[in-house]
Amino acid sequence: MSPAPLPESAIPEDGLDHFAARITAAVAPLINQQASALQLERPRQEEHGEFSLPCFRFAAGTGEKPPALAARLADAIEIADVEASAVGPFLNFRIASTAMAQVVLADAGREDYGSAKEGLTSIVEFSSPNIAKPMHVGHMRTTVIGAALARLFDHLGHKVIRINHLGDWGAQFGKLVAAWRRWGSEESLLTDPIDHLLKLYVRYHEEEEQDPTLGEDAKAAFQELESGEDNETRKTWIRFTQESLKEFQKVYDRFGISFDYLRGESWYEDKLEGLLAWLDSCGVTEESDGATIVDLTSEDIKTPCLVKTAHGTTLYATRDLAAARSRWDEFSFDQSLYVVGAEQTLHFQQFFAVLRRCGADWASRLEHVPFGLIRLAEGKLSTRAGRVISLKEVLDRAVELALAAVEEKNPELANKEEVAEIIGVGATMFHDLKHQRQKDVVFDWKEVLSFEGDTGPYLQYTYARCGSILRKAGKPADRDNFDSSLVAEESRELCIALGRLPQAIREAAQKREPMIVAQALLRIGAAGNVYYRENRVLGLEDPAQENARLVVLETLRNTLSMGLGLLGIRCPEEM
RNA sequence: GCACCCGUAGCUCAGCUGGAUAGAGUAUUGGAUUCCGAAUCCAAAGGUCAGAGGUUCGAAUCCUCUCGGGUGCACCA
Repeated sequence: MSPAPLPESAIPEDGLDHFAARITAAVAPLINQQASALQLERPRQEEHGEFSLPCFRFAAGTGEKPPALAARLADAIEIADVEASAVGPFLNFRIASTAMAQVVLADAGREDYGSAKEGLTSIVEFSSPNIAKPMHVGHMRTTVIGAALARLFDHLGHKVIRINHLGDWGAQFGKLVAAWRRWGSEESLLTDPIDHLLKLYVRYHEEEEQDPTLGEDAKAAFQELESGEDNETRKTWIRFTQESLKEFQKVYDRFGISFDYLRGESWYEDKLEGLLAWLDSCGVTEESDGATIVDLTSEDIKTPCLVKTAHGTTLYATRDLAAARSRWDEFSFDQSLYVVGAEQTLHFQQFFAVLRRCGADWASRLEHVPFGLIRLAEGKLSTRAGRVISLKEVLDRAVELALAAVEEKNPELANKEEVAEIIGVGATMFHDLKHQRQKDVVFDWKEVLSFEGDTGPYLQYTYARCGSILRKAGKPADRDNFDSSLVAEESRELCIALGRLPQAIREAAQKREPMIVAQALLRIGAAGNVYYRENRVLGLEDPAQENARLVVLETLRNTLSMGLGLLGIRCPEEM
C-alpha cells in the first residue's frame, strides 16, 4: 500500500520546470510517449543547452538511427522560447535568455518558489536523544537532516508531523534513580543537570562491578518506575526528563528547530501490553529460551525480532512497534520516516518485517532514513572512552571563530554576537547538510569551522552583499517596470541556477537527501558572486538597466534566504 | 562466519532513473580591488573513477568476484 501517485496538477511549473513542461509536451506525441514519461537530462556541457533528450531508446521504435531521429525531431519541433538542435544522437534544448530571465526572475525569490500541494501526511521522527546524556556531534546529523526533510516536505505541501522520540525509558533509568539516591547533589543538578546525571551514571556503572547490591537496587528502581505508580522514583525520573529537555531545548533553539510532539519511549508504555496481545492474536509470536520472539525467516531476515525478554520486560523493538501502530491509528500517515543512523538498519528491517507478518499493509509506508556515522580521527565516538565532542562545544567554537572573523572583517558591525551566532551555527549545519547522508564522516574541526569556499557562510555572505547593494540603492526594485531583456544575457548562468532549484527541492524530498538542495544553492551562490562582480548595479546612466539589475539581486537574495531557510539556516543582513 | 554501507584529484566531496571531453571546494602556484563588501573573482596544475571480469550502441553509475575501510548480527537502545 504505497501512496497514490501525485496528480499532474500537484506539480507546479516554477523556474526551468516551466520550459521543461513545454519541451516534453511538444516532443512526447512525436515519439508516441507520455509527456510524463520523458526524462529530460541536464547536459554536462553548457553549450548543449539546459535540457537534453538522448534519442537512443526511442530510435528503436521508429526504425531510425538515433542521430537521424534527433535530427528529424529538431526540424519538426516548434517550442516557444526554446531552440531544439540535434548533436549526434542527442536532442538538445536551449532556452531563450529573455524568456528565461522573465520567467525565472518572476518565480524565484517568492516564499513559495518551488512549492507544491502534494497533500501527503508525513511523519518525520528525528533527533531523539537520550535523557540524562549530553547531545554530542553524533546527534547532529539526525537532528539537522530530519529538520531539513521536514521543512522540505512542508514546502511541498505535506502535513508534516515532527516527532522527537526521546530515549527516556529502559533499565538504565533504574540505575540513574538508584545512583541519584546514593550520591545525587541538588546543587549540581541545578547548575549542569546533564553533566551531573552522566557522572552519576558512569560512577554507578563502575561501582556496580564491585558491589552487586547496586544492580539489585537499580532493578528495583526500574520496577517501581514500570509499575506506573506515582511514587518517588517516578517523580525523580520526571524531574531528570524535564531537566534534560531544558538542556536539549537550548540546542534546538540555536538550530531553530521545533517539534510537534515530544514523545519519548515512555509515552508508549501503556500501549505495550496491547501490542503484545495483538502480535499474539496475529499468531506471529513464539517462545525461545524463555523470551518471546517473532521469527522473520519468511521475510528473509535470519535474526528473529525479540519483543519480550525472559525476565518479562519489553525492548526497544517492542516500543517501536507500539509507537508505529499508535501513530498509524492517530495520524493515518502516507509516509513515516525514521531519521536514524545506519547502524540500526537491521533493527528497522526487523520491526517493519514484524508488521508485514501481521498483515499491516501500512508497514510499507514506514521508512528508515539512514545516515553514516560520525567518527573522530582517533576512532569511533565513545562516551566511556572519553571520545566525545558535545554539540554545544561544536556550536560554541564555530560561533567563537565567526565572531573573530566578524571583528576582523567588519569591526563597525553593531550586533556582532548575534551575527556570529547565525554564521557559526549556519556553517556547522550547512557542513552537515552538504554531504550525502549515507557516507560516514570523519569529524574534522578544520572543515566544520571553515567559512570559505563551499560553505554556509559563503552563501550568507552572498545574501548580505545583495542586501547591502539593495539598501544602497535606496529604493525597492520595481518589478512592474522590469525589462528582462536588459539583463537576459548577463544573468543567464544565474537564472539557470536559480531556475533549477524547484527540481532540486523535489528531488531532495523524494530521495530524502537535503544535500541536493545544498548543492543547488552553492551553484546559485557561485553564479551570483560572478554576477555582481561583473555587473555593477548602482550609479548606472540608464535607470531601467539599474532597476533590472536590482530585480536580479533581489531575486538572488530572496532565493538564498528561502533555500537556506529550507535547510534551517538563517541569513544575517550584514556580516 | 553471515548481512548491509562505503571506495572518484594531495585532502574533503559532487556526478541525477546507465549517455556527449569525469566536475567543485580546499591545499599549491600565479593574477584581479581609482569601481556597489576580497568570507569574493579569474587562471594554472592536479584523476588507470580501488582492481578484474560481465551486461550494453554506450558504465564512475547496473551484475559477479577480489582487495581495502566501516557497521551490524536475540534478552542494550
